Amino acid sequence: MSFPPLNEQMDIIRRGTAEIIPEEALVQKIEHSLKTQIPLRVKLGCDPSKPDLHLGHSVVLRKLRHFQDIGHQAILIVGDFTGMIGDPSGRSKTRPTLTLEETRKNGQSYFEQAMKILSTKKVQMLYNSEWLGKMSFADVISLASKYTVARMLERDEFEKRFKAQEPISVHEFLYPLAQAMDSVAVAADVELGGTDQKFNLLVGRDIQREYGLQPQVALTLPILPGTDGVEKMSKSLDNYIGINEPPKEIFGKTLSIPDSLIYDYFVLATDVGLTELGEIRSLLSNPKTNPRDVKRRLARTLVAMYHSEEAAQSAQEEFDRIFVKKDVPDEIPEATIQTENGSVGILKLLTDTKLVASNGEARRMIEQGGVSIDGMRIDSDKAVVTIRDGVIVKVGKRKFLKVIKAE
RNA sequence: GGGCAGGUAGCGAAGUGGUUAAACGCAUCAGACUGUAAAUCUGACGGCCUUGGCCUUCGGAGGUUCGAAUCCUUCCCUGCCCA
Repeated sequence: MSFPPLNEQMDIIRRGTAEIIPEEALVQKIEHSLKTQIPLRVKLGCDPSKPDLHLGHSVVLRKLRHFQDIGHQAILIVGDFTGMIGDPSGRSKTRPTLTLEETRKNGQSYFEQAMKILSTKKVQMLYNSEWLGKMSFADVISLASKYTVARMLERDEFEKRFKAQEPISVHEFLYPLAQAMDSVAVAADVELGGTDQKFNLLVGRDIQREYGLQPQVALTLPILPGTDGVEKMSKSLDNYIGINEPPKEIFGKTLSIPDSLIYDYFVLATDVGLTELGEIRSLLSNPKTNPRDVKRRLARTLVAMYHSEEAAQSAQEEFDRIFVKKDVPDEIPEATIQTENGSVGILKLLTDTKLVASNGEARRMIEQGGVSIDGMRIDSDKAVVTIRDGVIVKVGKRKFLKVIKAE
């Protein structure tokens, strides 16, 4: 494998990054790599407790892919050790601790999804229990002695919580050190992470130095906001676009992001080149442009990345059918329902098919005009529906169900 | 170990013996308007039957009372101060 020249490498690496700390060190490392023809070891840690990858994860994974594309070695580290201990921090209740098997299973699943983005060449996956699990308590104390409380408290998050008089458990101080040990264990040249990982990445540098290694370069990427446009994309906030989701979901969810995010999504979540990014930027700043059209382009691009061009096209057509023409989707899930003489009360219909969680919710939906059968709005919770096979029930904007009579 | 302040619905936050299923804000959901954008407006937002009512909720467990999120006991959890 021959490496592209320095400038070319740096251009690719810089696209979309937030910070490279320190940039000169990266330049030196690349120069050295060019001289020796030895690829850089680029590390990315992954959390096996949440194995469903979404576009937020894709930002760093794609950057890792860029490194692969220019000839460097990707190292994925599955944080199974910390997963097994369980992190009780934050307000969440006792987080379920994972068993070894679970972390392996999740790690495998993570890997499979990550391979939708990464190249199969030059990728290595390691479990950090391999080295962290072997450390004795004395080792841990020795490691902890290499960092001070004051420096720990420099971390934004800790500082805020400390000032807000929120609890910080001692072991939370250990996580950055554990992560740093990963960098020691794999002799990372570069570690990738979101900007919220900056502190951890920097601790890695210090600890590597303590263990006689060249400090890694910390490369941070902006945090991708979720579809709500405010919070970080995450599954628990349900503002995410999963990379394993079907085309129509990716398409629809993308169209629901605020206009202000369109450009950021192009930069962070797609691979469009710099010239195309420039074009998109000028389109968006042109008052004659309807941002919707650019957003549709973004949605098609994303579907094409995780599925195919054809899927992108049909996702758009499907979308137009449902939301623009107010028609019904192409494929609708089916459910069967018990009827009496071919009829069923509307409340029973909605709850039995799980379209709503309770009778109360069903009433609410009906009252508010959110329920229709074959396009006819239901206006009474006492309505009795005659079921012909294939009747289409719609609740809210996007819940469709085709109902079949049970015998 | 001692002192103090707290733990209320998804989150934040009122309420400190009865008219409180519990103000208000955020989030969420539905409808209107739209481009499944933003902004705005309307409504819902514990469960069950419903003009009204019933049941289950205010860290856990007991207790006082006709009646408790509100008082008492005890336990658990969090923060601050002192040692």
